[in-house]
Amino acid sequence: MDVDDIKNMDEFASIIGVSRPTVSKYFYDADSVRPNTRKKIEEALKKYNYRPNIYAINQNRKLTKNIGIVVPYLADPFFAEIARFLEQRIIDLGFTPSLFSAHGDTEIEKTILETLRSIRPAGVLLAPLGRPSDKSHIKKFCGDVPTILFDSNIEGMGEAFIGSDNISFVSQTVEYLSRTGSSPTFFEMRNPANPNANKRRNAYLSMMRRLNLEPHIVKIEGTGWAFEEIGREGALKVLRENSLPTNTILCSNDRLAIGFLSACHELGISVGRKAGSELRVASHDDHPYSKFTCPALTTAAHDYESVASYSVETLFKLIESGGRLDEREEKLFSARLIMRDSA
Amino acid sequence: MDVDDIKNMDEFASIIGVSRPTVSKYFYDADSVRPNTRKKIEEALKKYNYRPNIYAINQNRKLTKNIGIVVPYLADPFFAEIARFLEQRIIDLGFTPSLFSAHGDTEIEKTILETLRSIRPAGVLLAPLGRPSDKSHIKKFCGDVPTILFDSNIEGMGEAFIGSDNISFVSQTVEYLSRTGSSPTFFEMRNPANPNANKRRNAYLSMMRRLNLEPHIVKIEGTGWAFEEIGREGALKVLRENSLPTNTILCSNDRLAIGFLSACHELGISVGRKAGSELRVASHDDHPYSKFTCPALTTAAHDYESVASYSVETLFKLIESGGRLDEREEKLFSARLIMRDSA
DNA sequence: ATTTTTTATTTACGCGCGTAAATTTTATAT
DNA sequence: ATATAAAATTTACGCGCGTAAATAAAAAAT
Repeated sequence: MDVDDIKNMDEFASIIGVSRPTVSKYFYDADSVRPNTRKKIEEALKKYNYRPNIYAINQNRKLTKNIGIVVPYLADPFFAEIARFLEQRIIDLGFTPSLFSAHGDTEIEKTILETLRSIRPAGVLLAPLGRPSDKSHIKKFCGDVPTILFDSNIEGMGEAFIGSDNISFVSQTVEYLSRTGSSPTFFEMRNPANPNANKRRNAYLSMMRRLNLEPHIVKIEGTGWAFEEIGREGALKVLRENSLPTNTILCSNDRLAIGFLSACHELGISVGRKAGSELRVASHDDHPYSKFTCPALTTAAHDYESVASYSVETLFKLIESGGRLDEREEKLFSARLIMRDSA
Repeated sequence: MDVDDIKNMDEFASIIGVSRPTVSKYFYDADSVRPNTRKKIEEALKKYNYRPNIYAINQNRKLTKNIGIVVPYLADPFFAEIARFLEQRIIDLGFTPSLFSAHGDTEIEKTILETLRSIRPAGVLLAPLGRPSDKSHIKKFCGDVPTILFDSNIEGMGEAFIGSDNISFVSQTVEYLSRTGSSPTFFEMRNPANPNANKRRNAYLSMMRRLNLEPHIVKIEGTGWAFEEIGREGALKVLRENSLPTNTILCSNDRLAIGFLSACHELGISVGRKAGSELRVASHDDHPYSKFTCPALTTAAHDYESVASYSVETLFKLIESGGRLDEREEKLFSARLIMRDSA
């Protein structure tokens, strides 16, 4: 018999000399068969490279071993990184991750949820678009499929939310900046899609109040996910108008800051914490590229690993408890201040 | 009857008053049933939100409508972008894309191929890791599953290769640089994983020869996919040693260039095409961030859209012809020179 | 109007597996 | 050694659909 000739579990089982359901049990949980039986199966598995048909399995199991991961914008390396962590955790637990990106588009996000529904995943890790998301659609989905939200919270949706503590991000950057130079002016989009942006603005305001400093917010125009371009255009405008109230800029996120630094360079404005620099620029997220900007960005770093681990952990707790949690947990991880040359 | 109460195609068909196989035909090809029947089905589809079980479908169809997309490193926005284009094309054709990233790891790449094998995709678009790839493993996979290679070629594997024409990239940058200033020194990793790197080096050498210029290559150490960091460290070393043979640097790719520019900034070396600058830096790929470096990178742009379109087109031609093409096609798309401030 | 051809629908069967219930085997207690 | 409990295995059935072959309906030709 050729090693590739086995067409189904029946054949495979009869070769070993056990019944098919025993083999089926083995594949669900290798420890649920006698050690002797297990050994026989695993030896045959090496000899003949049989694998159960994943479609037949999923059709008949009440619960699949698929986990959906949905991010709003995969071309943002931040999400690519966190997706990497999530995938690894899920694989380690013997499940199969499926990664989807909404590419910043509401309709795509809805389509992804429909696709996910059709594969009947055991659970879903969803980082929603935020404001543009179709709330009622997401709510309905969360009602049908065990879902954990991460990165962007939408009040009341999903069985839990795991993200970063925006207050921790902003309080650290504001405190550092105000201790080491002029007080920071907050730089953000006027209509941010991401709910974290609003939390960061509020955190900035309350932190400035606590420090007895006058807050200044510069709001720039632009929509979509091309934050670097939006930050750049906005920065060119305010820099040309010379309308910055202080010479320390705290961007809402690193991608805006990357655009801001690009504008500064174009206009010949020196940025940095060294004496003689005209402007200091800091930001939040510790974007994978923030180390390589000119100058390198002072920022506040997400705890990627903790957010990913805890998200997966919570999702599996949710799955084990049958898809419902007693109460909606919101877990936030603190930031770590990364001091580089830009401020 | 509640709108969500339909459990299978049998029930759905009997509600409409046709047989189940007719409904099955409709879902395979809506035009294969009588217009009248189609209308009845589609009206019922609106009323009751029945969807066929995807697992039962895929178990029984000889060919699924799944298409695998595999990229070597999704945290590189270049691959995230091209994946976006590919996904869109595939969805437009009524198929379902599944995106996987090897995260720069040979073992993960192998695991992905095994996973793909188990979902019996109609076809696969594979951008391999390159040198680190397990060639024999990939070869075997390509023998079993209709596969098109893109971005990185591996001689003889897959039914076709679609990528960018490295000669076109390098000849344009070299010609531009040598026309507008000192002749370019090529900056690259000593042991690049990606086969395009070798093609680019050779293209540089032959282009310099044709222009009657003396070629200079600076090879830096480092392995893995953290190109920015590798470029930065390599640049710091050569800049400190003052060992650059010319004051025009042509990096093998944009990510190295991003690191190079970071090093220049740190050492206070001015970069740009303007008079007074100490160094010019150019590169290849038109990485999504190359517009925002300081100064903005002069580079050569991939034709993302064409590569994506043609890859998907070729894959579907391959699928339609039963998984084999008469001969292995290699299609290369030309670059477009993007002139910015860095050179 | 009748026959032939084409197209649409139905009948009948099978895909590869999960799983509850029945049975057998093994372990534990007496 | 025997009775009892526990665990492993087998029997028997069903999941939701695709599809070849048989049949029926519609269209075209006579």
